[in-house]
Amino acid sequence: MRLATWNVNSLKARLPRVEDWIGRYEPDVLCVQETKLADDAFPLLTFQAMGYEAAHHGEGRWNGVAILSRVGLGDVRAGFIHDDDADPDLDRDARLLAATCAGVRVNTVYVPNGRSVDDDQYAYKLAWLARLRSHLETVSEPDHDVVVCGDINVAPDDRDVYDPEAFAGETHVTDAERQALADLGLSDVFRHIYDGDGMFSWWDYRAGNFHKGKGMRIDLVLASRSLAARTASVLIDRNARKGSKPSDHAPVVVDFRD
DNA sequence: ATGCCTTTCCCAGAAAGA
Repeated sequence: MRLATWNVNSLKARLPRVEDWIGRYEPDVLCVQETKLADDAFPLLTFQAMGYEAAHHGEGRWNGVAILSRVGLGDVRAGFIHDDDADPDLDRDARLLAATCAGVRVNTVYVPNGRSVDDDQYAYKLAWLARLRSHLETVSEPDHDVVVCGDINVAPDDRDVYDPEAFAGETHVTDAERQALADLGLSDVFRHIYDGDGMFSWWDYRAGNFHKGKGMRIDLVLASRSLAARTASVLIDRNARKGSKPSDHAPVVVDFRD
């Protein structure tokens, strides 16, 4: 199965690029973040015409996540499962969507940014990641292959930022964020294939950062152990960051052996 | 060259991104 994830930074603005990219990479499953669309504005017919089923969880101006699949799309769930002990505010944004595709429980997430470590949004980000962990523990089924993929907004270690010193004390690289990511108990499939640094999935639009190689690897495919062991290849498609009107994120493509 | 921010709300500039 070929699974891809891409923060498109507005599906409305990016639809021509997304259509073109799907045509060339032919993913079985494509997870999309930051659609910035209401559900009734999601271009379902466009994707159906390309042979995909699709589900979208959106709110309009911000956030929004989608799953496209040509290998089945079952048991779609938007947001967290109800929990009397959890803060309902953690489910206010459209940041989580799940579906079962070819036997894999696929969760796509758009983790809150955090803004800065002294901002309320940083505490919200950590709480959201903890809520994701408890949600996954509640809904997980034994021996079921699970993927959590998307814009994780955490660089797993210092190889995943262009200059660790430049990020010292900033959000995306703190021990607390990295621990919250590790606590999900899933495997970053990229690291099954590559050990090196400097391989990024996001570059700031400003100051020519893409062209200077100044990025971060924050778009991840996390998999349960048995599925991660079937990782055949991982690609971050930097070419999708080039040219006119790109997203600031590149797609990540993973091929899993059957 | 891969090129110096982009998108949303909607017409002005704020908010958000990471």
